[in-house]
Amino acid sequence: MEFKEAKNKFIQTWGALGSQWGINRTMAQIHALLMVSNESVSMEDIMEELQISRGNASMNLRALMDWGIVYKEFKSGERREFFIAEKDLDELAVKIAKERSKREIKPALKVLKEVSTIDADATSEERHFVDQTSKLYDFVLKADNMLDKVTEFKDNWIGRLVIKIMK
Amino acid sequence: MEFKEAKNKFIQTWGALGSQWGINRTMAQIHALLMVSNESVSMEDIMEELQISRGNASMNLRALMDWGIVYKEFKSGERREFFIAEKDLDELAVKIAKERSKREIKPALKVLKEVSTIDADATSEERHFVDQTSKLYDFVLKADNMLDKVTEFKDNWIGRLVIKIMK
DNA sequence: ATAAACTTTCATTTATTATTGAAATTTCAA
DNA sequence: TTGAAATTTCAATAATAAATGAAAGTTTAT
Repeated sequence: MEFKEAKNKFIQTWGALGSQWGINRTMAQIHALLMVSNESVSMEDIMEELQISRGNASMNLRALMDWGIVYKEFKSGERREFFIAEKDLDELAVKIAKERSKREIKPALKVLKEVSTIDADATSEERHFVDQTSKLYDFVLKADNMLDKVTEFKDNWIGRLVIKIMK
Repeated sequence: MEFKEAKNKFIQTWGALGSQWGINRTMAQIHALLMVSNESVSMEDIMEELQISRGNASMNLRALMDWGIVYKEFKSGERREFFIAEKDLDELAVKIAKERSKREIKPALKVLKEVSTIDADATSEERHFVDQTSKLYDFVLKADNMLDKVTEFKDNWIGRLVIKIMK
């Protein structure tokens, strides 16, 4: 496979993967493009390479910057802006995890707590509801805490040990 | 909050969470409904409670069964089918992880391997591409292996210890 | 074998989400 | 300041994904 073909295939695949996980295709494609780019890329070049409109590029770059995984870079003597992706993968994972936790999991937890603490009258239907949603709350909370801990986890000796054991 | 309100709120929230993670809203809602239901539920009741069509119910129940997280239950003397959700949350997590790995991550890994093994000529652009996609391959592979290991991990004493340490 | 009860399928419709592009806004060099 | 270059915004449009519902297919009791 030739370079250009490989690059395109990577961008398409990363875009598809993103859209299966609730990140819009174009946003993931822009991220993919920046990830494998040697140097920072102008909006014009992104539009050209992905064949998308100016507005689309602008909005998705803004979203990527809001996620904290793409940065602006200013070049002296250049008026326009250039963009560059966070390339450290551990850092990337931490930022995505934190952001999704904040935006999606934390609000869901809030609701889970609310609904699991209604005072159930004696019907087994209601008792089951409270029981099941409570378990779900605990479970999601635990999973979310694991995400929160990823940073320290990876710098942590016992964490490394376990990763080793886990192959 | 009253039971009926709480139940509805839970179903809506679970549905929204699903759709943010690439699972269609109705599928997640049906799953939510079954999760908190005491006993198995007929298609008719699902249609009624979620206000959806027969075809929609049928298709999404099929999908949930394909994921292995909802089962049919036959009641003696009853002609129609009843449905019940996997309620053990560890089991649920494992099944979802396995399924998403198989459907989405494994195929992406295959592509990552392909594109990271082109023979890059000497341009730094191409070397960077190969370097970055290789790192991504290793990273995704490691993350995917962790998912594969969730099952044994939770039965494993040192795993439990670490979970405890991680709060 | 028949037919009623129930489920599945899939072409069509509807709803949702993403994209465009031109106007408005911002930035900055002269 | 000014105004050209660059970026952002957002109403309109297009693309995608999901839902409907009626016809076709199954199952089972008699």
